[in-house]
Amino acid sequence: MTINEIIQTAVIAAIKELYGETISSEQAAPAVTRKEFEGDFTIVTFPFTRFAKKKPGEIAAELGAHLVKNVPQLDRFNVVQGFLNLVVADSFWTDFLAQIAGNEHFGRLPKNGQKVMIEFCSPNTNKPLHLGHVRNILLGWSCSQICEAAGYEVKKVQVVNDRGIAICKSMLAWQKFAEGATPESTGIKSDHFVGDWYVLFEQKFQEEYRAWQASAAGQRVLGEKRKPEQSDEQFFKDFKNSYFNEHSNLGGEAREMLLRWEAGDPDTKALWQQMNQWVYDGFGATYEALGVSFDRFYYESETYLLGKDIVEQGLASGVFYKKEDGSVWADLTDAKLDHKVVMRSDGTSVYITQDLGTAQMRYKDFGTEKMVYVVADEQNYHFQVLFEILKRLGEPYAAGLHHLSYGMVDLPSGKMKSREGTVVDADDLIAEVIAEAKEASKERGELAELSKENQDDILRKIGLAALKFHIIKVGPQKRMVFDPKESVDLQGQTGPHIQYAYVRIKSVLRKAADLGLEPSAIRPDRMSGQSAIEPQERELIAQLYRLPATVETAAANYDPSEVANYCYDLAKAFHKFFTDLSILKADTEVAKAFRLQLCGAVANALRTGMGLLGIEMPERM
RNA sequence: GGCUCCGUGGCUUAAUUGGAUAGAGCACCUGACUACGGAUCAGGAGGUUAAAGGUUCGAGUCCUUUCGGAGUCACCA
Repeated sequence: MTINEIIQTAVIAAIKELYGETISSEQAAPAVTRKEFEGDFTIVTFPFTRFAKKKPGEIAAELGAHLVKNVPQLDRFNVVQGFLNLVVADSFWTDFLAQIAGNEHFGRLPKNGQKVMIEFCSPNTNKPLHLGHVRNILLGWSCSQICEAAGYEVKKVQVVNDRGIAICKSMLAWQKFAEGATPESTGIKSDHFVGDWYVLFEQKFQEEYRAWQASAAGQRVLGEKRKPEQSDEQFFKDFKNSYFNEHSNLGGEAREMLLRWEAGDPDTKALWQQMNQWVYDGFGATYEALGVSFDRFYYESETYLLGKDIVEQGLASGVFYKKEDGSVWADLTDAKLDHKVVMRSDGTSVYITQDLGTAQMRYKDFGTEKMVYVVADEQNYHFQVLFEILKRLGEPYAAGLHHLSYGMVDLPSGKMKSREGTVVDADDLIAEVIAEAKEASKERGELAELSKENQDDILRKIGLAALKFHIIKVGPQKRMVFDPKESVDLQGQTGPHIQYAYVRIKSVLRKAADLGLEPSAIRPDRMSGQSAIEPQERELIAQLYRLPATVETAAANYDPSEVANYCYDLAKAFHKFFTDLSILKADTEVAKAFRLQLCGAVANALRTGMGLLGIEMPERM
């Protein structure tokens, strides 16, 4: 039982005994006492006035006396207004520290026997990854790490959008203009190479479109279709898709290519495979740079026909209905989700049909009780519909579905738009934060005597810590403004600030070892006698104590920012402790050993917590 | 227009899910090492939590309305 649970059950029992009322565990839950008051946990007694018929302060006093008498872990209490502040005995904290000291797995919960699948990243294969993908990947990755630490068996999967008109554009442009160039021959990273052809296609298409606008044919269409309130410019902007589909030569060629692909034309398939392979190689390098990996890739080219049997089932069971033209719909109006097409009148599937099929397929593959989709909030409606349909179909995993919806990333200059070239490229970004770390490190000169290899490894860890922490510390649902300048900050509420706490500990532990003070030689039984701990020490231990609960709630909420905030708070408490109290020159040998042990435990917790965010800790910096 | 989400000092954000005087960081100002790493710490200034009502012992959090921003409402993905 945790101390929280001990207090909670004691409060319930005490209220029952004192006032004869059975209260909910919610009402008995202790909160963390605010810093300005003495105490570790606080019980709010206002709700008890209803049945106790006494003033909150009196209840708090009675309850406090009762608890301190009956709960050995509690030392004393004080009452401020209706708030009962409980002080946990020092021995409880020192015992706890002795218990976790040296346990590198502290913070990781035992296996719970459940499986969760987390889908994230899911890129298109026609261009390189950008900042939006980075947020997605970091969220997905840290969620998977957190779930694993919370006891789940985790499957990390990705759906690759490897087919469709977009990749055909890259293919066509390469075929027409590349003259056999390859990533190898040009020295361009292979996913960027493919993206370049996509960009070229768009340029050529724009040229063609502009020429057409001035032509007789273009002017004729303008005359026929322009609405009175539209300017010529606005008309052509809105008409772009129709032009692509109905008039454009390049558009026609791209669509023909898609048809050939769907017909299984060998040459087209070969080219498609080549282009995609280039992209995968490039993505792979980016994933590696970010330190993430996947257990399974699903390819849209293999899943886009799925789901038709589900449609049949749904029709049979009355979840779907068929219109006269043959299209199939789900009526979700009673869930305020309107009507939704699940199959076109020509019998082909739409996006959501595929997702229905994919969900079923993945359940068959892994049998996971929970499935999490890390997808931007622009698809909120889509997932509401998807989950609602799966629920109505009676799928066994329907209750465990979750859309981890996150806000899009904006730049200080506004929205990222690939067409306008305002996207921040993932590879550039990674290189930039590492370069920035290098710059800062040069000024400090701490790493000078280390090997080049060692230095590079450290700088990589620092740069990525800055980037990752900057993104993950923000709650997922919040739309965020990404300022590249701030993302490379190394001071304040940042990844490197937390790494620095770890590095300081490592440095002290090295010095301690030189002095013959091996933390491993410190016996827990010797520590538990330690009493009268300093407030800074107490704060640190209490903070350590919260790690498992933090992991648990972060997993339950699928919210990595909770772990990020925890790490920051812990590092902050450590820095305070470190400047206020001397470790190696503590007054007594016991105090020295105690503080060393505390340092070791903090280092472990920091490494574990940051590890859950995909952030590595350097030994020096 | 319907539905959904967001709005917290100049900027970026937190608030243990309804609890105490809204907590941090950046930027600004002032201090702190012949001491274990100053990428640190302490202090100062900066707030009507977009606005107005309501619910109650208690509201940044829940309800209503208004304002502002975003997303979505395809036989696209």
